[in-house]
Amino acid sequence: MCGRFTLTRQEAIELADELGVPVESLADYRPRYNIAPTDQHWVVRKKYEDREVLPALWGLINSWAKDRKRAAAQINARVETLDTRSAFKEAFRKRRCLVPADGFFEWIGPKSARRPIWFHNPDGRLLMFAGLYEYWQPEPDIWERTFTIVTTDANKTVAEVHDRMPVILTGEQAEAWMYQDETDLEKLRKLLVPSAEDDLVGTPVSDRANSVKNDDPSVLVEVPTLL
DNA sequence: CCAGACGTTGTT
DNA sequence: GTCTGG
DNA sequence: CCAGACGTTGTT
DNA sequence: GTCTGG
Repeated sequence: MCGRFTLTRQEAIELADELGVPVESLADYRPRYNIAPTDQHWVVRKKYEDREVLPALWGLINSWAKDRKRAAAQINARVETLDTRSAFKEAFRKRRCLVPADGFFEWIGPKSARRPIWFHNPDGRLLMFAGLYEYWQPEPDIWERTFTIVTTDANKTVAEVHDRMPVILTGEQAEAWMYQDETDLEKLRKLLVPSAEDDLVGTPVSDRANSVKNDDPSVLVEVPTLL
């Protein structure tokens, strides 16, 4: 699955260039080493021929929700359920986005000693997760944008640790996913497959990643593998 | 029909 | 809002 | 995802 | 054990 991730680009301008959006839209950008459910992050969507990036909270809250309690349970959306579950159905048709990242964590070991593995591209390439977003109104006149990350079966690399992984899209796939007028859901679904095995490497890192309070470079310090 | 849910994940 | 369970 | 709380009442 | 918060 994907319950914690990173976006460590140091400067907003680097990220803006990679995303193809104006740097002004990344107001208050800061590098993140431990992005947790309910945190503010970013979603990228199509705007005519261009792209735009918008702030959004991680954990999908449907427009009809009475409170934000379910947000943490909807940080991920299974590919298998996108067009059957009422929580995702409409967003799958109308509100698809990309979620920029440069790594994600999976944990191994007993509950008393959970150890994080950081999966990232060997060349440090930006990862674009397939996402869905929604708008929710916590109180009159206030709208929040929230998002979820689509998950699929793990590829061979991730499968050593877990059986699920985020959908990672590149180039044309990413564009096709965001294309607003697309209504061929089967065509979209074909994009939602595990990424190539050599797309990611897993690095055991500090268990400081376990606590959401830790969000600094020390989280990603590599540690010896203890098998 | 109305009431109530609406979601994903995984360890000993 | 829309689907599922009773 | 993991960590940490898990409760009620009412006074400054 | 299970829910909430981040």
